[in-house]
Amino acid sequence: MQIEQVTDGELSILEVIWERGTPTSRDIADAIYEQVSDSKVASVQKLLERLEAKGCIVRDRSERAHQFRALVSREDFLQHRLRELADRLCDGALTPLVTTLLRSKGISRKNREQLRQLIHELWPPEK
Amino acid sequence: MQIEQVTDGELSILEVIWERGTPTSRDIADAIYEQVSDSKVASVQKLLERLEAKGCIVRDRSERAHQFRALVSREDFLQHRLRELADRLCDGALTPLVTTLLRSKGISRKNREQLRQLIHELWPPEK
DNA sequence: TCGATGACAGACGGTCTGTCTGTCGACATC
DNA sequence: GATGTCGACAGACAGACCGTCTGTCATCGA
Repeated sequence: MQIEQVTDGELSILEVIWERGTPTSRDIADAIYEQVSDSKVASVQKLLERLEAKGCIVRDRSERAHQFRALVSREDFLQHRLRELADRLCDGALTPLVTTLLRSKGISRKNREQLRQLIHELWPPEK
Repeated sequence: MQIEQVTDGELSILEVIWERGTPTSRDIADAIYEQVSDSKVASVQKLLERLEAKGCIVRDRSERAHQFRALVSREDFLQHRLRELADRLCDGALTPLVTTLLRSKGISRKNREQLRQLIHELWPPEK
């Protein structure tokens, strides 16, 4: 599985699959393009082909119009990208990412409480 | 400033600048390549040129061998990359990134305490 | 004067990426 | 059976990107 080298265009495809579950190539083209032409559909198929080669999706060929399914979840993908960042910029340490995020604006009060709660669950205070 | 489109090779250059402060092109080449040839130095200069065009660094031309300085800190860079991830995968929300990171293995007990402490400082419990 | 050094311009080869064209087979309709 | 539609698939393509490499020029010290 080569999650690393998923292209921006390929990622758009993946997102549609994550949303729809098991779309066909036409479903995906409909979701992505304003006006769907033959060549647009072919583009989508090419991208699907490459995503399949990278092991990120599989296709069900039992129907004439193949159905596609993700082998990588959005969470997997996010996690992988985060680890990549950590490896490249922080010697593999995840903590700097967390602290950078926590220091950012853009975490609402409600989210803060959720995070506090999450930490409490994950790391129960060891008396 | 076009932090977005900083290349892997360019990033290597940036990292040396972050480490050294105000290196010359030769310093950078020495740091990156095992054996430094003329063309390697030229490569470094090309990358520096592009980094400058992107507004990520500036050069001090007062000496014959120019000195380079970063306009973007490692933290800025990390933050930007994280926000990019959030925008692309989470509708701009940062919280999912945090929770994903917290759930990952690879945060030591010591780091946990530091994070707990950091949260305590950033978001003092509102009584 | 000579050699070393560094900046700079320009070109290159390889790769990647989305697009597009054309062909084929399966299927339904007339 | 002829026709038309649909989808999969192969192949080619242009444009961009990226690191590399070459060559030229100015500067400076020996």
